[in-house]
Amino acid sequence: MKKTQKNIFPSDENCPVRRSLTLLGGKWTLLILFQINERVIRYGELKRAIPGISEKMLIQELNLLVEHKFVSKKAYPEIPPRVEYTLTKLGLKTLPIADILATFGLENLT
Amino acid sequence: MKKTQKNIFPSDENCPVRRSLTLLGGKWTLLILFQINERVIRYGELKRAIPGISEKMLIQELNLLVEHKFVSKKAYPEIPPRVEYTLTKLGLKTLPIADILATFGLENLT
DNA sequence: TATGGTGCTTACCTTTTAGTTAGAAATATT
DNA sequence: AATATTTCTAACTAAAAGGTAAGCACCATA
Repeated sequence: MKKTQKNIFPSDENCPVRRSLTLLGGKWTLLILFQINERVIRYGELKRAIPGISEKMLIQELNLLVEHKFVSKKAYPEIPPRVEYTLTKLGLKTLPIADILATFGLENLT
Repeated sequence: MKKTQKNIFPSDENCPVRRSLTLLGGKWTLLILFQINERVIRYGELKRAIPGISEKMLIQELNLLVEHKFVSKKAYPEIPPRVEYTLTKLGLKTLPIADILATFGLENLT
């Protein structure tokens, strides 16, 4: 058996690449996961860590990621509010994807 | 030095993850690269290999990928036409990205 | 009384992306 | 003469994604 199996299968809706892309393919999704990384991070920090993202997109994506169990959220009943985000076990498994994109970018793109 | 450096840098427009995503983040882009893989493949085959993609998106993406030097294209002056697509050296370097998405999908998604 | 901090929501609008449909080019086959 | 084949183009439409801007809640401090 070859190390890397050659692709001879059609990529229909059940293709694992396609399924991954459905969840992670958004413009900001992997970037957010990458920034959270192994940290416990607050909403505001995250916002500063991703210059250019709008608040709307950031919470929208965060909510989606929480819903999809990539991220967990902890809100403290304080004033002013404090909310911390962390990657779940599943979320941590996406880090290699971001890493490889980072590597590819560093090695091959201007 | 840790094996994986913790992310403490803001992801601005120059972030390598972001640059990679700009080129590869489209709905069909990585899927097309994944299907071409190490093959020499014709337009029609590719179309059948990716059920659901429209002809417009397929050639649009292929043209972009050729422009970005991920894919090379060879047209034979025959009737009916025959056009073959292959990954360039650069294109081959994207395969690990698709592979890791495939693995992630297989291991973690329904 | 006004202002600030923090996390978020909402309504609206623009841009981007994607899908649909029709067809062209050129030759071989029926 | 009509039809099929293959790759690709163009015009149009629809849907998805993303951006802008305003504001709310609640308490603290100025």
